[in-house]
Amino acid sequence: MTIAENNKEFLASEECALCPTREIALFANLKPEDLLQMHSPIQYKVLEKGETLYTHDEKADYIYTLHDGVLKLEQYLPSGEQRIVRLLRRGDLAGIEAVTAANYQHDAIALTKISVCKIPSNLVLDLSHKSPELHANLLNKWQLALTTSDTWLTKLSTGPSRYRVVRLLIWLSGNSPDEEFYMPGREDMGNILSLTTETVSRAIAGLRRDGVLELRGSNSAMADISNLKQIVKEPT
Amino acid sequence: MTIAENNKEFLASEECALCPTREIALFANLKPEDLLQMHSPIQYKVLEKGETLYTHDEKADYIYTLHDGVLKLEQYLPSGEQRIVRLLRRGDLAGIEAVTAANYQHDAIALTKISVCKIPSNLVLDLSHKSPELHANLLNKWQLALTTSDTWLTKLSTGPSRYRVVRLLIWLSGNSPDEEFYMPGREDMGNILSLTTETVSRAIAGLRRDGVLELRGSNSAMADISNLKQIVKEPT
DNA sequence: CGACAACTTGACGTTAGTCAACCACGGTGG
DNA sequence: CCACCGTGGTTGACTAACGTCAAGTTGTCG
Repeated sequence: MTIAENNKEFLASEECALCPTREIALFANLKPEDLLQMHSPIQYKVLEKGETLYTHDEKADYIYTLHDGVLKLEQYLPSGEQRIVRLLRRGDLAGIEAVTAANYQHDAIALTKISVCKIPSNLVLDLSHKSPELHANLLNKWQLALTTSDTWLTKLSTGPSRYRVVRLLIWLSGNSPDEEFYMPGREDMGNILSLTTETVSRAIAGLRRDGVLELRGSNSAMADISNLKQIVKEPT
Repeated sequence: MTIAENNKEFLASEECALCPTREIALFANLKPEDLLQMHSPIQYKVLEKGETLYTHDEKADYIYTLHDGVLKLEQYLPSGEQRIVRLLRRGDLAGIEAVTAANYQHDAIALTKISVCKIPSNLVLDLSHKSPELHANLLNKWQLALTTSDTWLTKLSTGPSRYRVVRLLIWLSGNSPDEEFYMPGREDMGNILSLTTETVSRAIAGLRRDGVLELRGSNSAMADISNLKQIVKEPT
């Protein structure tokens, strides 16, 4: 039985050494002896599409590493408007704020079926003092989140609708050309780009007409990435 | 002679203990013995309005704590568009990415006369291992930056122009009612809100007509904050 | 006092939002 | 198995908002 076969299972921390995602996630480069120091339970969880990982009013006691799938982080305004501030995928950290803040800052909702490791935040805090590697990893992850956030501001919230949609598609494709990639629903895309579903839909229709985008199954697409990049004048 | 009277001066690290900004900045809560460990030079600098603190292509060797004034962090797109991704003020950290990344992520330009402390990034990295307090401070600052970034996404890049301008004004006023506050030029405001200078200008004209905003000297204004908050339906 | 830059205002064009109808698909139940 | 319904997506006609271009106006600094 592999880890992924069982839905909700507790892991002894030692098994982290076997984790396939470890290399790209929080515990990369950790010395084996540091891994063994972790006696707190780390829980492996699978969430179905649409399920909620945590909400902003919740006490922030856990950090999650994302093994598979796509997770959205949403924020609400007092006026009721909502906005997706980030999308997370394999190797990303959800709820890092648990290390320093009392509550989460967002609602985290699965866009696809996802699998995560649920790590007690005080465990991370402890280890970050003892292990320079984890300390560095943590800072790196934090910086990555900030860079992503800045990029979203400049690339996804600026310019005409067509450009925004194209930039989002480039990001979603993960820069790998001629591969199918996950494409969120129109409403979610709108909440990322601050556009309406109709406008997003029209932009996508236009790209299909121009032959640079092809829809596959539901929430899946293929694109000619280098063409997309030319549209927004990015180096190919 | 106080620190601020001289334009560009090297400080022995011991003087950090006397720094008035220390409480709110990076070195808050540091033990005196930790402060004394710092033998690397910390440079105190004053920049005039319009001067550049660092640019994105520069090697990131220093972190800056902002003592006074307002600093903008700008990012450029390949297409040439530019966007202000954050404004920093008293107590904020500029160039934190120097701890983990090789280069800066933004151009940092003074919007007003500013004063900063220029701290070698490897000093911060070293100390963050030795001092749990600094370690915590660093994580806190990082989280603050991320929260700010998220807020800018949801509050300043969403909704009609009037709302965006109002939300920016609320932020600029620092929530202190009936006090004069710094207001950037229209073009900069536009680059924060992703609006044109004309649209910003019109929005401001409208607010003045409605009697909720009053211009003072150049780049300075006063507003009825609680009225502003009602406009965007925020709790007063 | 003059010159320049920043800001404002107006008229107009373009883009995205709105409202509404329609279509396509998947699941449910008869 | 197929009709039905619901959801998400698309399309069209119209409207409102913002951008653009251009001409003033104000303000500031030498």
